[in-house]
Amino acid sequence: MPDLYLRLALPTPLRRLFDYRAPRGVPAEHWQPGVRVRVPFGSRKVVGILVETTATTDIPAGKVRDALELLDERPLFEPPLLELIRWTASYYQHSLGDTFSWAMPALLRQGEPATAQKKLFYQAAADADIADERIKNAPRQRQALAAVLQHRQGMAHAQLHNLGIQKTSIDALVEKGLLFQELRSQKPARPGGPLLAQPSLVLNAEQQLAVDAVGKALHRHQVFLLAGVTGSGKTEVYLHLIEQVLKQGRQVLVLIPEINLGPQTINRFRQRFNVRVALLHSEVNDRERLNAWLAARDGMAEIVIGTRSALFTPFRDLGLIVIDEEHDSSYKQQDGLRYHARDLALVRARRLGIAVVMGSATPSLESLHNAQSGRYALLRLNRRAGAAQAPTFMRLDVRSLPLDSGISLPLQKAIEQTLAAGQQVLVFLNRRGFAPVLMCQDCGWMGDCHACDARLTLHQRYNELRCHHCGHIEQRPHACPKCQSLQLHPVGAGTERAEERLQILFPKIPVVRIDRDSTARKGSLDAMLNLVQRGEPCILLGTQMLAKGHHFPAVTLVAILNADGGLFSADFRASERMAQLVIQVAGRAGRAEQPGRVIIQSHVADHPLLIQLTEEGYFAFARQALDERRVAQLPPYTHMALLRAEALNPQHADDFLRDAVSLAQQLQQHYEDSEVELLGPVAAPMERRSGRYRAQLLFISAQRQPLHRLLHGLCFNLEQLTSARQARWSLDVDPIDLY
DNA sequence: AGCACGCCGACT
DNA sequence: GTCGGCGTGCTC
Repeated sequence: MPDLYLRLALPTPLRRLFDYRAPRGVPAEHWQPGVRVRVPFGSRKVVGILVETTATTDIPAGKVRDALELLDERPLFEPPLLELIRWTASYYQHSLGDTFSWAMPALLRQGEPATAQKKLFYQAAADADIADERIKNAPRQRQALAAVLQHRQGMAHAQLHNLGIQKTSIDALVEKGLLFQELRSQKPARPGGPLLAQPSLVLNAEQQLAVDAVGKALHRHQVFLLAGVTGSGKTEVYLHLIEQVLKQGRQVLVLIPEINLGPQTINRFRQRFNVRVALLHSEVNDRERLNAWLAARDGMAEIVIGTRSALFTPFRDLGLIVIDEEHDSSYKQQDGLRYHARDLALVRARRLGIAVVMGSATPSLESLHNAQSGRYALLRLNRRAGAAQAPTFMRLDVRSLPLDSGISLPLQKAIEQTLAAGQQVLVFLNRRGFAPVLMCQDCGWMGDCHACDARLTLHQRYNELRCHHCGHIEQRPHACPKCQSLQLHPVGAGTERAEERLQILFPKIPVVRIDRDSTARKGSLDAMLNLVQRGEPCILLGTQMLAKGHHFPAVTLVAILNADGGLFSADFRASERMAQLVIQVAGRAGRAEQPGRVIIQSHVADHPLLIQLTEEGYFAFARQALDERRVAQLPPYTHMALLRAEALNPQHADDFLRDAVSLAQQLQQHYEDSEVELLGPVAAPMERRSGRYRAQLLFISAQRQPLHRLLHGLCFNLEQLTSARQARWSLDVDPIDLY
């Protein structure tokens, strides 16, 4: 028999494949690309994915090792998904093996069989008799046996447990030969009944137009950007389209953002259809995740709803991808494989020849640009459901107004009036803690983090100073560490301080604070939201968490305490994020008959972008912002990649990036069209973080292709660099945060 | 990334 | 005398 080598992608950051000798005894045709193989790697054993088999290898015979075992009877990754993952690795310049790891449930990564979870079932023996002498005096065992006798096809352990039957009774019956136990794999059965469990809602003209447009394109690749104002019924459009796809017997993938889009949305999908819905989000445990993955692959789940990583779920017959809140930044992974699930979903859909519907009230400038250029079909939903009206905006210039805990007097009055009218108020402040800095009034000392270039945030409730960047916590000093003065005062305001102030101003009104600190306990968010849902006057105060997904029908006043961060940031995307946040927060209010009001406090209330946003709306803002991007040659008109490096010694990070620059320049000379611009190396905006010095090098190119070519050559060489060993580095293709 | 190997400081 | 700090080098 000739030698057979297995070329494997292994879970390592190294950007190459590894050759192993195929063990004897496995027929050659079992080595299909996409199967998992367990191999020795250095001193440990790892699970790799077979990329190809070869008859020869360049690796010296002494170094080639034997693979240990084949883990799958059939490929875990079928060719279309395999190709998507290869494309992903290549596009993001990431190790193929590591890319597979990100694309696969943890249990499969560890070598677990790719079979549905097995459950313990009990079946009565053929001659089992309830009157058996041996259980005459064992009532619990008689009860257990009686229960199992009623189920000819057997009973799951969990079912018996639910009847209050203990494991010991069951074991005793098994011991006596009256019951047999058996491991059965669970196959979720398709629920009976008609496809629709609930009637669809009647669509308005705009919604119908959208459904018709997408419906016509379901069998070819086309991207639809569903730009619908808050409350315009985007979800109902998704549901109608999903119904069409399900009727054709095909599956649907619904991507949702990371946090809190939670129960409301998901339940609407579950309640509407009599189909199996698999969930894949951060709170799903490893076993359930594997079950959902397998169910989708085997066509045992008709709908998969999940966050970014659900993009890599295998499907038997995927017919449509829905991307909700398309602009949400949680679709972009910020560590390891820095992929964008939205962008990859489009690649996947294009290869499958299926439609994509992505919806948002505040589409990303990238997507709007693609809609303008005709690559995406734009569908607008401008009408709100029912009697709801668009909120009115007011910019409140606070330059000359004293702020108490971030709240100006006119705002205080507006809150008072709203509460007096029996309505609710939502106060948005994107800053946790009591105050962003503690300062000595005598010597000017400020509490800094020892490991980061950042101020420590005062958390009054715990009497602590905390760093929001590295997690460092220290006791609040009672005297200034520098001059011993007792004049230490908090400067600025976070949610904790605003809460305290609002509670003093309105002692009889509940103030509900919602941020990462107040919702740390599981379920506490739901409890707080229930209070708000009752509709009695209250003040809802919080950070980003408030802006996503939830609806507060009784809120008629939204106050944004500080919108200025988005207007003067070094990050060119800051204004886009600010605009999206303002519109999303505003969208929480005014669902009912009373129109909502939005008050935005700002020190630059006459900023053109802020005026445009509040007076002409998000799309006018976006047009203006896109114009600025075009003039400045920024994305989406150009393409970027960011090479980050960090090290304990700032010199090491810088050395590495300098080597990268000269490597890039060398590579550019080989190409006639050296169109990629290099910016840097420069220190990261926050140079020190968690004790490490960070620097970065930015690549900008008008065309994707030369950028990709340069990065490809660069990564290959960077890995061999000696300076790469002293710095931790990563490459971010299409970065959304430039720090 | 892991992990082993290897060479120098404060502990049972 | 050893446990363990992290520099260096390798993974088919």
